[in-house]
Amino acid sequence: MGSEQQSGPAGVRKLAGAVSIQDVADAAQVSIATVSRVINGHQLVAIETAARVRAAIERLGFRPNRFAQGLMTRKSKLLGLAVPDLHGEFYSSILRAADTAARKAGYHLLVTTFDGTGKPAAEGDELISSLPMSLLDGMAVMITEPNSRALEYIRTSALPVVMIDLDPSGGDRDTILIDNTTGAREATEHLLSATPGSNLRFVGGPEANFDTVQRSRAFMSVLSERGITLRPDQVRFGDYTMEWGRRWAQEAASAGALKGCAVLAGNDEIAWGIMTAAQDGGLSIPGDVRVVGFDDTRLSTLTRPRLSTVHMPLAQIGTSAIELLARRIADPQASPEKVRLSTSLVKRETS
Amino acid sequence: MGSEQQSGPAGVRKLAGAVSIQDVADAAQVSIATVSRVINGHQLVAIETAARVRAAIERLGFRPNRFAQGLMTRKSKLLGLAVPDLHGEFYSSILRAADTAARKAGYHLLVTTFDGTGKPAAEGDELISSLPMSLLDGMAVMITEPNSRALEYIRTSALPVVMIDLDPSGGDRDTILIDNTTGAREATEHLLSATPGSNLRFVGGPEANFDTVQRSRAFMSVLSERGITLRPDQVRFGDYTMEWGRRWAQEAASAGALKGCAVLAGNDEIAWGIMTAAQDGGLSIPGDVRVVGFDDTRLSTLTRPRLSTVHMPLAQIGTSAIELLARRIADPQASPEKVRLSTSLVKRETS
DNA sequence: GTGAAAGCGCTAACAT
DNA sequence: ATGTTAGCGCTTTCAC
Repeated sequence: MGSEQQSGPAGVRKLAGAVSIQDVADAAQVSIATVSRVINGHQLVAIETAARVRAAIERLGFRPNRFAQGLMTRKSKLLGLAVPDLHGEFYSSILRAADTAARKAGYHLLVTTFDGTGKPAAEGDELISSLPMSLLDGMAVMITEPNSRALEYIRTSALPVVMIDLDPSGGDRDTILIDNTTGAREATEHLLSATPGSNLRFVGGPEANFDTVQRSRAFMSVLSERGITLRPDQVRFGDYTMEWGRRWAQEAASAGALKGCAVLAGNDEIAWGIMTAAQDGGLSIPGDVRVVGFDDTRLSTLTRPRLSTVHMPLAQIGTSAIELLARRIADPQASPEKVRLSTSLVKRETS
Repeated sequence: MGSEQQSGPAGVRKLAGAVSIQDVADAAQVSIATVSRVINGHQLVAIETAARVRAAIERLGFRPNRFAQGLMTRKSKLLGLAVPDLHGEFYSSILRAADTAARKAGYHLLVTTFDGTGKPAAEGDELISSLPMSLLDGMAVMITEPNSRALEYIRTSALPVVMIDLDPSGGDRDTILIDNTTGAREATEHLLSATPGSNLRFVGGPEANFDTVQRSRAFMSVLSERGITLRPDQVRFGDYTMEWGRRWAQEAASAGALKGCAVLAGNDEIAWGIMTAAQDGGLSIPGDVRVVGFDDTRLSTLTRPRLSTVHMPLAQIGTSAIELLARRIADPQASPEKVRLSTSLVKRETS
């Protein structure tokens, strides 16, 4: 009964060692339907029969085959989470929250990185299309850069999808909307309150990155609303690394342009890079240079002085995305929901 | 043909909107067997037929149902990775490396946290047993604390399993063995070279944690080999957080026992906590207090002065675990392999 | 090179 | 309360 290698008429063989529902049924002297009912807690099975079945399941070490179950039910209790990277405080925080939320909702999490950058389009596409989507009950996707193809692929999928995005116009899908603007404006105004506009700087991440775009725009509009005309050197783009922050600060310092600055960094890492470069160069913070980071990762409480930063609701993003997904799966007909999450300044010691 | 809600004799209905292999076969005027061959790149299908099939697949947007495929092939191209937590540099590094390796090997990664602590045994068990194991082609499990039940569950599973462990005796499974001893000894000796043994401290993580056990033992044996008798206050346990490090240092400082110390911390976070507390208390590092961390996370390059630490091959752990798993899946008969990864001191500026 | 047909191990009517 | 049975959508012989 499944314990022996067998050949049927068409030569299809059972897997040796695998215990099937039929084996349990035989052992418990019931039909497979009854076993199935016990497994799924369905209908009323006689208490005594159920006990017999459970004993058999236990004794044989039976585990239902999820493939077979899924084939009928079309459910796997698996959720996908696609983010640009798995590393660093930022994604790490989202991921952990998502995992916890998924568990709470009775799901498991399949993580995958997908390169937001639309570079070798074909390559990114493969990554995404290799995803065993039909095995997933739903999928949350975080969009940080333009990436038409892969996105299109997901968007047009029949799968329940939740987007983590900045763009409120983002289609008819459930969306977690993150608003960088309020926090970035707040930070800029805060900086402006003690430093002249011409000494303000924005040192951002990748120019194509949606967050960076939104953050820099907010920075610029606050200044322009105050009638301050920006010089090109006041807004720079690089990447989300400490090295970039340090490099920027070193260059600014050697041009004699760092002292007296108040800088809004694209994220906490960049801010940290700027801080170390400034401090290594003998500048004090916030005395000579004021710095505000972005994201409110744990990093910001680790620096000395502790970094003022714009809080990103990272855990909330992960949690909401999964909750939204679970809701969507439960009710596929519900109209698309938009969850708005906002950012705000956390004043600490560097500003 | 799958595009309409239908009822068969037993009332089983097709999913509306789902394109099946039969639909493709019909459209391409071939049998489903041929479509299957094209999908799987099998056998020689006439070049022209294949083209026709591919066109139909494309046109209909057909995606093979993974459940059905898995039911026959017993393969999902999904790997599980179970770690105690998903957060922080430590796990984050492992996870990213594992994800990359999995992708390279043609797999996707299902992550799950499982509480190493054997606390509410039943609860942990449920977490693990709710894992859709039969959906996975294999699983890598990181063990950091005793947890008999859940572990037993996984160990006895028929699934290919790779253990990430410290215990060389860890059974007949493939194992990534991490040796904390060499690094911890090296660090202790390094500290000892400029600080008297009675001023050495070990400030570890949770006492039950395997890493902490191994690290503290190495610390103690080096001292005892030198004929130094340890006082109880020289080895303390807490948790892997900066707060614990800070608390320890503050208490030591207020007992007047911090200055002159050389401490080996259980991880970089603890080390960082100790550093900040010492610096806040007006002590200089490494002048008044010498500190060595553990793990060589990015944190260690972020502190000022930069933290000496014991390098843990985190990326290597993730990569090797997945590679080993892939190898095991490819050849289930191969004899269990043990991959030994070791640790070593990275001298920076705090010691 | 292609098709027919037999299942893989389940779930869910339907019947009793 | 339990059994019978028809598939779910694929892969894989085997025959042609």
